[in-house]
Amino acid sequence: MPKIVDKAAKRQEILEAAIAVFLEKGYHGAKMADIAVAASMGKGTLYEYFPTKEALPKEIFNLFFAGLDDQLAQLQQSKQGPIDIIVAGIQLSLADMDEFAAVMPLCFELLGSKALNESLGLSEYFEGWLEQLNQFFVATLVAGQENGQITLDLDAKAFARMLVSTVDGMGLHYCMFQMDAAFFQLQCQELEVMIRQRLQC
Amino acid sequence: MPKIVDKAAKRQEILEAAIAVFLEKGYHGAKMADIAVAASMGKGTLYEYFPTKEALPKEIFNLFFAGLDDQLAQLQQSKQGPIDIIVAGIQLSLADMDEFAAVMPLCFELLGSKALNESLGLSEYFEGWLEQLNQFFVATLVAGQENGQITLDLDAKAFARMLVSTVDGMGLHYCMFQMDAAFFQLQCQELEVMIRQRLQC
Amino acid sequence: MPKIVDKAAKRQEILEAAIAVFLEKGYHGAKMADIAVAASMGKGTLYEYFPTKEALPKEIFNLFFAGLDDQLAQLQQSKQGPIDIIVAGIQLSLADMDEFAAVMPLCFELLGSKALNESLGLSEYFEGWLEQLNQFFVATLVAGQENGQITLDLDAKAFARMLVSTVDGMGLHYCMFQMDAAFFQLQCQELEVMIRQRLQC
Amino acid sequence: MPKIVDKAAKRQEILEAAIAVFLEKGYHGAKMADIAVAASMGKGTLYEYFPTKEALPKEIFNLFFAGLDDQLAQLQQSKQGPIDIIVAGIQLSLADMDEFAAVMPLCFELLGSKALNESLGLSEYFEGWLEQLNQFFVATLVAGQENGQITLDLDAKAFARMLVSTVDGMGLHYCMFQMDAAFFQLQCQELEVMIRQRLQC
DNA sequence: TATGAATGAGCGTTCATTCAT
DNA sequence: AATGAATGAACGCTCATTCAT
Repeated sequence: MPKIVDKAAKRQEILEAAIAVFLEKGYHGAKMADIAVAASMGKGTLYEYFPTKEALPKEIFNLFFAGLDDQLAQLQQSKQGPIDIIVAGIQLSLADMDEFAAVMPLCFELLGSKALNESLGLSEYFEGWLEQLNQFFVATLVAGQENGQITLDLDAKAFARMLVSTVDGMGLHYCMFQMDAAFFQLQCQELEVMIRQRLQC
Repeated sequence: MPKIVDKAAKRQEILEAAIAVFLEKGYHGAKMADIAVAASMGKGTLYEYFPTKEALPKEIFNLFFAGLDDQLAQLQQSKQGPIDIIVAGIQLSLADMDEFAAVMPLCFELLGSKALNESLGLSEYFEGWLEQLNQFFVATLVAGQENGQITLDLDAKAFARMLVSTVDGMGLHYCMFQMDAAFFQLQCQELEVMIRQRLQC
Repeated sequence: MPKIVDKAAKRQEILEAAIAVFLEKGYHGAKMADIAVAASMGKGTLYEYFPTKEALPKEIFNLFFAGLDDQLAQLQQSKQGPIDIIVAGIQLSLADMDEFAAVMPLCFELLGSKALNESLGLSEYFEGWLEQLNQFFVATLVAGQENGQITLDLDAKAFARMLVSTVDGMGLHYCMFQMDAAFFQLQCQELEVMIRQRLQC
Repeated sequence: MPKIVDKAAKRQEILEAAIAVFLEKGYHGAKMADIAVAASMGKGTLYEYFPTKEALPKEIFNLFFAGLDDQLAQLQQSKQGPIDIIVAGIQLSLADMDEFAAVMPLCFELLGSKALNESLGLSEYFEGWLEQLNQFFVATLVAGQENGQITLDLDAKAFARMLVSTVDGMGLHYCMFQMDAAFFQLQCQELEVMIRQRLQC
């Protein structure tokens, strides 16, 4: 009988090694040999689990970006008022930024790399992800306006999309410029206060 | 009698060709040969003007990111109230986004590419650029608070840095996801309204 | 109590699988993994029966090219006249071409592949095989000439060798170019008629 | 101004180097690096002239197999009798066999290598080439039968196709088994005599 | 005995850079 | 000054073979 292996665990090991190497050297700077060394296995073994180098980042992103929609859906079901829900959604999006920091440069590099962006469908992938957040904001804003808890004096769609960009921009700066965590918290609070003030009737 | 050549003009031609090719194919997807073709000259000629491929993006960024500080400085001198100045600074930053769209993916790709990021000092470069905007916001906020035109109920440093991220995030989403320009304007207005409401006493 | 295994049968299975895969993909295009799948066994098992990939074709050829000498020897013993014997030898050589079609491309590929040709001694192998046919023709021709049943007006050695090339050429074209079987039969008849006419006194 | 180079000559040099290396090591055994060394140039230079390794054999075959049709066409125009024309066609086909010896193993290897055969369209290529010879034989035979110079007692199409296989088989054996040239000539003569005898009325 | 996960030498190809002209 | 032919280090990927189970 052949060696018994937990394939899923090995995939995970490889992905973790790949994350580390991509973070260390960037996608283009990372050689498959580097990843193999980092994962303590032979180059060939990588190809038993992933067909190409390109297959790695897509799976890595799935590790990080999956699950948000569930959490947002739960939030939407909650009994809180719409403003609290919005704020909670923002906090949720910004909460795990330290984890995201490990893949943010990779997102950047691949989004910017036309060929990879297209062959991986990254723009669509991230657009879809951001669209979830956008829908969450839109739905919550509209609901809030309808039951009189959020001011009617704003364009829900434009405001929501602006929030998405804002949240993303903040997370991104935090990750890419190695911002101090406490200072980042302060910024988040400022954002929250501003938003609360704007949304209330 | 040596051929008289306008070196500066030729550099410019090369940079414009490089911008176009980088936009079209990304940095890693662009070959020096592509740039030479786009610039209607021989590959060797490129190297008369730029020592390496890496030298191109840094100069390209200078074309785009220079000049903001002057404009911000002028704004700060203006007679408007601090809130209007802040808002004007934001508008200024977001105004020329269509131009920036030509280099935004390049910024992304190189920021994410560890090796290039470091060898070009890109993080520091952009941090410096964002810091200008940050200083502008901080200074204007503090001045506004000091003369009572801006609420004291905010942390100027944190709020300023949050604004920087926000503005960057919005510009970035506009460029990277090919957002409709009119819709982007709506978002900018929502942002402006929110900020004005927050800053006033 | 060790598992009882019919080693010979398993070898046979592997060889049949290998024949099918080599025919389908060629020697260089066939992976050991393909053969293992075709033989419904693990890759490792192949190596219990054959030490290397190279070992397979040699054994395959033995399956196909053994036995001709016996049949030719029987023919030579027959009471027919020499011309009939020659013609019968040709028919014999061309009779089982449909079977040979399964390995003809493999012969080609390996004969042409210098390294494999040499390490397997293929040229010598096939030369030996053709030499059997050649000897058969020479012996029969000479015998026929000696007892006056075949014209003296030919060089037995050269004629025999020419026949060998001819028969091989015809078989080869039949196999390699997927010639219509009925049309091939017509050609064989034309060959037979021509040879009979030439050999008779 | 750049180095001035006779591109066609360089292509030729590469092809000659490739022919030599393919002959020496076979197609699969030949590395591009070997060819580069044989051609006294860098590996990269090969790719300035040929896009892939696969592109080499196809061009090599064109060097050898082009031109036959012209010669056959000329023959057909000649004032000789049809039997002489047939015989001359055969001689023509077998005349330059020493040259062909340099590429015959390559033909074999690639014809047998399913993947390459298909991607290069080799079967069709050689079938086309053999079909030219076939057409030449058919046309000459039919013409000869029509004007009474060739026996009606044969099926022109089958006989012609048989001749093609025969000629190919002989050439092939000569090349692949390093047959003595003088002995080969004897065989050709035997073939010629046999054919003349068969064709005459 | 049978297996298939693991391996890594090896190869085709790319492309930034050089330099003879 | 301008060119593009030449280069070769570098890298993604393959697959015959091994060996722990």
